[in-house]
Amino acid sequence: MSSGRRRKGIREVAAAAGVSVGTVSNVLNSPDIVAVDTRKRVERVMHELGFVRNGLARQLREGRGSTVGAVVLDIGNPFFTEVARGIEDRLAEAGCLLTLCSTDQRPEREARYVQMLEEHGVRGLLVTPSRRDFTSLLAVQRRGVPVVLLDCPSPAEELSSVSIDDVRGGELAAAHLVSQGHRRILFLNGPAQVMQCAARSRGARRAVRQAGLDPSRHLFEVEMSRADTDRAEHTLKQILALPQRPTAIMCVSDMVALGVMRGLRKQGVKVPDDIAVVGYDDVPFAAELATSLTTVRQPTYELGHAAAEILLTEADPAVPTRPQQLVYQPELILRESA
Amino acid sequence: MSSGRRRKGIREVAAAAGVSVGTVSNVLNSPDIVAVDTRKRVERVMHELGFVRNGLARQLREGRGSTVGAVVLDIGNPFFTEVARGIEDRLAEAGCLLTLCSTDQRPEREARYVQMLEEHGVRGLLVTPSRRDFTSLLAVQRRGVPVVLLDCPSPAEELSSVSIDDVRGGELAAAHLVSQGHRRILFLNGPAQVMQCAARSRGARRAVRQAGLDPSRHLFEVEMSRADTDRAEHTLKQILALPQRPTAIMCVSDMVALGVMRGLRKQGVKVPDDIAVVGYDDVPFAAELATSLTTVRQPTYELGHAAAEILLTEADPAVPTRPQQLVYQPELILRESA
DNA sequence: ATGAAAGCGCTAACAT
DNA sequence: ATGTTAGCGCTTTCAT
Repeated sequence: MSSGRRRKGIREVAAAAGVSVGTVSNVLNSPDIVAVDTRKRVERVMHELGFVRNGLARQLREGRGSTVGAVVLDIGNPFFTEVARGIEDRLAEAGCLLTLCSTDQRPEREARYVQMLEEHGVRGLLVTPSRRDFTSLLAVQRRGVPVVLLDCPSPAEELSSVSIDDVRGGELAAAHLVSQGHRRILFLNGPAQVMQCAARSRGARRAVRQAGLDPSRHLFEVEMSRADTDRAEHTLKQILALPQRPTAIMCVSDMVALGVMRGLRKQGVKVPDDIAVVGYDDVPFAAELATSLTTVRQPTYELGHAAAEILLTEADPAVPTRPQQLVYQPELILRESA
Repeated sequence: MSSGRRRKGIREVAAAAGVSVGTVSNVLNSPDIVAVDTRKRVERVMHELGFVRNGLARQLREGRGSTVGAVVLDIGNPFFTEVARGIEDRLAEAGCLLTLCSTDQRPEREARYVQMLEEHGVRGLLVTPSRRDFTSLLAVQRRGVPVVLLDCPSPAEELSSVSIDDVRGGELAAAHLVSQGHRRILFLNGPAQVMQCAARSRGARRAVRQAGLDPSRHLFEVEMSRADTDRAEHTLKQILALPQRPTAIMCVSDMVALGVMRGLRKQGVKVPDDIAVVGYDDVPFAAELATSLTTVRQPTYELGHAAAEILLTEADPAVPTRPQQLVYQPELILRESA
């Protein structure tokens, strides 16, 4: 039953209403130029026939789609989840749909999704790149599909971007630990390839240096191939086995901090007495942990909302625009863990 | 610069390679039937021209799209976030894209999204309905777009569905509280209109009854118009102001439990000594709360994965199928909060 | 106010 | 092996 007879088109509506397809199209797109009773009749027929406009055909004809693609690292991550809501809400106002893709920080997945989305005729692309090389994104943009970098600055400013100052965020976190007297700080980071990770690392080093200390003596970094809870917990075990334990662990995300806290608890290590922990993101649960988490808050919803806003204006052919860079500032949230 | 000259199509590729559009189409869809050197040449030209296949035109021609729409209550909710990953991963295997929509439990948003998605020519729809009336979804299905209910059983079984036994889940949670001696249990629920909420409520009553007690004396329900953290915290304040405080609060979700725990902590009420709390979902942070959360775990990723699986087979015209119902069982996770 | 007709870019016969 | 061509369902001039 599911594939009865083919979907009804404006053709059969036109036939059933005794008008031409042009008129049907007009009641759809310019109802006011159609005689009232003709319009009523056509609308009634549409309803009777269960007519549903074929958006594919429409978009093909109009030359542009009405969906926007967002390529992020992982929808499962609360950070992106909030960002996604910001994007979706702004797009909804514009009548656009959001297609979400998770790359898991894998460049080949990113490339594949970007290509699929471009082929699908998206109105624009929001992407959190998994590496520093933007040439393929630039190519996409050159082909007429606006691209806005999400949570990542655009080094040469050829692409619009909405980001949060990650260097500052890393600095905020590390500076706090240093001010608390920590001299053996471990930064549990994600892949250096990921710009946010690299930036936070730079910020951390800057903070240490600004305290008149030598980063190479006081700041140690462990890079995980993926920054998720389980991997963090696993990595933590190895860290605890080290001859000299750190006195503080700065985590690249709250999810990582979650894994760290879990691992620490299992090993009976007290936070913050034995080891201090700082997270990053301030996800909803951060305040409610067994030991509430000191972390860096980022305006996530706003990030997504602003990115969608910029994308939408860039996608409007009537308004010529130059790439613009928007940078939000993170904020240190002091709680018990450090 | 963004809208330089129009996107290149197979036409200009054909011209530049000195072949016909049919041949270009063939190197795209049946590379093996094209002479090797012709193919190489065409591929090189495609690359030089930066050719990107127009998926809209292709899908229009082929009569079916390659994106799947998921209409959920809120992507911001960790439950759906996990479900979404399950869906996405299965779809990726099939080369399909996922378009995600949040309804915030509002029927008019649901209707709007469902219509937009149908117009966009989705291959199928995954939907968590915000009310009990499925007639519009049935209409969509009848027009040839397979619909799979997500996290919601299909009463008359006319639609496929993948769900978790919410009656059982509610029963599990309430039975535990009753067995702990609680005789004044408050169920902080979402809108009764939402099937999951109604089902858990039924389960809770069943548990009380099965303990030989009268639900109307021992189980009280407060319905919130939206089940989010902030609203829960706010509602909790009113509950604490009641003449007779409950001895246990059963929450319809971990997000609600989070708000409750936060509110309780602010008021200096001890969990579980003064009031016991049970959540629902077992989101990643549940184990790490100041007081770890006793909750009901649901196989979320599996739910999404299975739903996508069913949808994909239903969307395959070669395999005629009957609607199928899949029901997962929830599991009580005992921790400190109750 | 309405109708007729030309594509949007692609695929799939069918013809060569 | 490759070329030609007829649409997919719609929007949009241009006529009437």
